[in-house]
Amino acid sequence: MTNRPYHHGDLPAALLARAEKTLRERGVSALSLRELAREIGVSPAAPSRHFKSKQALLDALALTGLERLAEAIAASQEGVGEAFADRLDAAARAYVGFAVANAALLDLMFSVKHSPQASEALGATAHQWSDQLLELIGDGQRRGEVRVGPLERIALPVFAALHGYAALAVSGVLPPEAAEHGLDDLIASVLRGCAPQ
Amino acid sequence: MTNRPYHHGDLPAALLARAEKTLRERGVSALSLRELAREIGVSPAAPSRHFKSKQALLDALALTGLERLAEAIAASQEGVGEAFADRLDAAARAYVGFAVANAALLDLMFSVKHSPQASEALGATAHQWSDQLLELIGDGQRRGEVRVGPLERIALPVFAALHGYAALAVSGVLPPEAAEHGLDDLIASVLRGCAPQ
DNA sequence: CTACATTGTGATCGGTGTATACATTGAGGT
DNA sequence: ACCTCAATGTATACACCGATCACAATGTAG
Repeated sequence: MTNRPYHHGDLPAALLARAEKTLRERGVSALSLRELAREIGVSPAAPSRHFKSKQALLDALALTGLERLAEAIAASQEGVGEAFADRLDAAARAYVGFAVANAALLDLMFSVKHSPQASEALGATAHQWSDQLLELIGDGQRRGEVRVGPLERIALPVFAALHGYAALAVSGVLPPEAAEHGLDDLIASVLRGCAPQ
Repeated sequence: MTNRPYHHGDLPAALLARAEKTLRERGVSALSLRELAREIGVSPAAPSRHFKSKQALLDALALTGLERLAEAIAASQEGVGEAFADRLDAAARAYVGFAVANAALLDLMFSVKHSPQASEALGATAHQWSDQLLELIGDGQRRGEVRVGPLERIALPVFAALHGYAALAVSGVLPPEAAEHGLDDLIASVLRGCAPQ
């Protein structure tokens, strides 16, 4: 009947791709393993071969999201000046941009419900990109454009402000067109917050 | 058989109370209308008389959460000095304290999935407490302890920092004991961000 | 070519949200 | 006091979901 071979070829990738699509279009609550299998044209039990539970799929999705976020932040630093303000500006826009473009995914990434060993992998990937921010701030310190002090203690407020702003934008609390304008104010405020003296 | 009368008396309140209990203990994903009804000792369809859908119950839950948050912020201002730094400090601790004490509920409050008319009521209640922050900052401006400028544009970075810090604490990204220590740094940073000059 | 691990199938189980028709109750108007 | 009638709770049913199991088809290594 079907011309599809018995084996799909790369079912895990197909599942992740389709899952992210419906995640983006209809939110996490509309994500169903059975529906995914249906759309891909595979039996309802097939996904369980690759993701032992629905939560495992969500964890994998969050992981890819973290990886892409890290890439986006890294890419934002290409071709930008060395001044701390410029680099922070670029990173902030990349972060918030990713957040509004992947709202539901961001929720997933910072969700509380990861299994213990999943959070381990997630934590590792999270470090992979939070380290970028730490390095950015460390550079700023060496250039004398950021106040001296323990790196983490200076970075935490910066990270909180970015994350909070992204969360507000994502949850629709601030109107989407105000997001861009408000970001200028946020960055300026953060810069004042970690300026020397 | 049962000594419980046919009518419960105040089923909506019982549902909300029980829902918040399991929300706190086992998270939003473990919240089931049928289980709630079972625990209260009522038929599976009974909740639908008071909450037309599960989402409606969640919205109501989020609403009570916002109200309590507003109360907590207001209470934090009692018996605190008039200096802007002191008042912001108190409000920030109240906010973050509420967040870590009601993690799952906070997720619900700022979730993206509210029905259009529900977001209306939620937005109204949200204003009820964000106005407190605006007033706090406005007072600071009048006292010359906060930079001049449009109120919302100064408040947004403050709000973003608080919200982001609460979100980080809630999602377990920063270790719970570091939450208190880090809060000092956050408040100091925010104060520098909106200081005059 | 043959064992064997991998991957997909089909059926089944308990659980869930929602809708509908029906039963019980209490409150307001006469 | 009675009688309506809206409000509230019940019983049942439906479709869907996640998870698990035995089994079938397929690729692969020896």
